[in-house]
Amino acid sequence: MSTVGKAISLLELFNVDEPELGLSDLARRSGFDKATTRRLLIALAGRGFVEQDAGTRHYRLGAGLSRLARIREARFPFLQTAVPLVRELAASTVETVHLSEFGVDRLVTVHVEHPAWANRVNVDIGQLLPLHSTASGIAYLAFARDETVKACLAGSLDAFTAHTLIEPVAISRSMGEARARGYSICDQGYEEGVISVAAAIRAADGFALGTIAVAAPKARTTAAAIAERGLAVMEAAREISIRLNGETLQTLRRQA
Amino acid sequence: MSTVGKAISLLELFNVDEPELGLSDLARRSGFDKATTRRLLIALAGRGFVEQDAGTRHYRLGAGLSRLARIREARFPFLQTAVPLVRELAASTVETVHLSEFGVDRLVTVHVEHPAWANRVNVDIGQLLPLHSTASGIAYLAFARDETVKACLAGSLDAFTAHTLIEPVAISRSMGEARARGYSICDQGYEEGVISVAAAIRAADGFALGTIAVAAPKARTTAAAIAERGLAVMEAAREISIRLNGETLQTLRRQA
DNA sequence: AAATAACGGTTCAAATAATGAACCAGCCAA
DNA sequence: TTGGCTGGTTCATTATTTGAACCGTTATTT
Repeated sequence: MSTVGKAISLLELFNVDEPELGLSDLARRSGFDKATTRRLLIALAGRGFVEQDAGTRHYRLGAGLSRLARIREARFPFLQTAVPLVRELAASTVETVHLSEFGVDRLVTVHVEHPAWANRVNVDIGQLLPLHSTASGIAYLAFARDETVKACLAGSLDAFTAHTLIEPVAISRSMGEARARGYSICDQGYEEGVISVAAAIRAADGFALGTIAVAAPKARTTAAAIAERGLAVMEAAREISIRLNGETLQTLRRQA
Repeated sequence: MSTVGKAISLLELFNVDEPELGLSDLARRSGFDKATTRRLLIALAGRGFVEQDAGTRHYRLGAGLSRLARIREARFPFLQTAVPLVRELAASTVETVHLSEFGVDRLVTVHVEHPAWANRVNVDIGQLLPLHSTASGIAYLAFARDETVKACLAGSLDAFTAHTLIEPVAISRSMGEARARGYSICDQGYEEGVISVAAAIRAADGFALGTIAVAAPKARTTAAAIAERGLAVMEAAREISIRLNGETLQTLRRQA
């Protein structure tokens, strides 16, 4: 692994539940030597990618990341554009709505709206979603580049529940249905008792760049609710796509 | 320079005006060999810190940065907390209001609200502000740790205009006034014709973690307006500090 | 249309930076 | 005191990074 990759994998040890970690902890979890870990942290701290708490001496993600993320957002105003529509959808469905963006080989959760229910589906910001076993993933694959689809189906596909589809053929069929229907449905493919619908948000070239999804406990979800939500999520994704790409709707007509 | 530092300095070549750069361009600007530049980019792309445009083959900042930045925000809800107050202040002053966070040895602009005026002070998101020659910087130093102040005054201090204070003694005096007054004033210290006021946003330990500032063309700014804005910016900073730290106001009473 | 220049990308011996076992010193609980 | 934990440091060994020269393509320029 490259040194840069090691440094980044240190950053990836932080998450919303454990936003601050000590040196020994980081070394243990990363598998790197303590000296190595520390030198990497110093390099990262020198550029503001991590900060060290003056009191506890623990490390946390730094302001330099926010800076770069905001520069990216200025070019790709994905969040800014999508969040209002995520809110709307959350208000009308009264279920968890989450927004994700593609990164490397997964979807990254970039925004979530939770309903007031005690029994709800919980998704964290920053959470990574696999492509083959979530509604978002299938919706993404339905409009992804061929090479992305191939890379996904070529890898080993984890079965998260008894319902997870892991045969490439079955997943391809699911993608095809999602493409035809305009939205994907995932019935307990990632977690038992959770049913989700999702639609792809598409760039100007017609390929997916992210997704919007509604996730709910299966116990209180009827088939009619799924169909209704599917249309709503599709409409939201379409609206976000249009706002992102100006009015160049015709380029969105591309079929993979 | 460490390999990690090199990789990060590649990321830092991107800004809001040039959010996409080609390989040769990146190599030229960074001073690294083209092969080195490319290997670093591949390592960064592998973790989603940069993305390559499929068409132009140019690189841009990636979604992985947004992911980590959002994890940080979940712990340190600085933006979320401060932006509404920045908007309020922008509405009432009808001048440029910018919010910054400390990083390494500078202030990082994380949010800006511009007024509708054609003649206004323009600040970009991601822009870096020096500590000694801006209202934000002085406000920050006034409530910074001693070692930060020392490190700042020890370095070589650029004179950006004829008005820039570059003697440590003069800067210290300016800091003292800001501390006593509750806000700093910077009269054309960074750019000719621009006058700013700023106040420090403080963490639970009483030390500054960022600033909020109002910047305006000097031509239309009266002394009375400065005094009024100073009080407003101070009040906004105080409100943000309180919201960030719960109601632990007493800890904010610390005097450096 | 030919020539040129600039582009992104690749190779491999040589140079340089990363590595980690062993080492502090400080803190806390038994 | 002991023992075990913490964050942090050192330096000979080792493995990674480096860059001149290379390729094939894609605009420009003549």
